[in-house]
Amino acid sequence: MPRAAAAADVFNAVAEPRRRAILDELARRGPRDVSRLVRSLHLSQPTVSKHLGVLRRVGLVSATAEGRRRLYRLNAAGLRPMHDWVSRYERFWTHHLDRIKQRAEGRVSHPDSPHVP
Amino acid sequence: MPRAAAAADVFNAVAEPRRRAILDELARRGPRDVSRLVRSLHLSQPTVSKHLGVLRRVGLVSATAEGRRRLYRLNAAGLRPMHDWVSRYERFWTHHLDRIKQRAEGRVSHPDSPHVP
DNA sequence: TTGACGTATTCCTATGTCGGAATATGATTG
DNA sequence: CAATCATATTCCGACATAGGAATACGTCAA
Repeated sequence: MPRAAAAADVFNAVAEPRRRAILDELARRGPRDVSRLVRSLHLSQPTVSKHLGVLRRVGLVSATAEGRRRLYRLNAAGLRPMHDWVSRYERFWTHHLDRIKQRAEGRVSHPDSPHVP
Repeated sequence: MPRAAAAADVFNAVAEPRRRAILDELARRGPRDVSRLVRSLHLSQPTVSKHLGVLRRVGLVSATAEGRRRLYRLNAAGLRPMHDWVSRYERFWTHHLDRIKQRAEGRVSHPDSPHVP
């Protein structure tokens, strides 16, 4: 099987650095039309439009027609699943490293067993 | 240009759901050898080995030879850049939505200007 | 209406993917 | 040594990508 479509989910969409750059720009500057993004990110217009398309399909941005330009705005809530997932790992680097190590190393060899939170 | 290599960086590595599953398993159960992961994740052995290879190349896991098996352990610190990035968006869904909206909509049309944190 | 502008879409190509099957490598046991 | 176990690697095929160039589409202005 090939790799999942970039437009399949937020994790894949955000794996592309230029798409993160677009999100960063929208977060920092607020809603922006395409040509504005083209100028500030130094990318070609089709490239920007395509990336915006992907971001729109996964729900990370939304567009509203504004005359002949299209205003894109961030929908940051779409990042929540990713934030939730990665945050579960936060405890591994905050809180003393020693305790983590202990904890991880403490439970090395048991048979596969029902989940133990 | 084609899509970036999965082993290029943490974002790409983690875009694949089975790799997240492996990380989750290591986080939950502690260090594990390959065949253990094969059993608990219901994937083929080569598949698991390949995914572990990617995770190892981006520094998310490390392996230590243990007789003829190989013990893999989570290196969660590798997720920090991703956590840092996505956390910058947290404020958009915590804190009252209204204030966010205002703030974002307030700065709609200015010329491209030097970064304003 | 005509033309210019802003944006989206299509076609192309080089490339990277992921899984399965088969096989290679390496350690252990008899 | 031979057989076996645990893991890694290679080769394959089907497929999705990302960018560039060209072009289509929709809207505004003269």
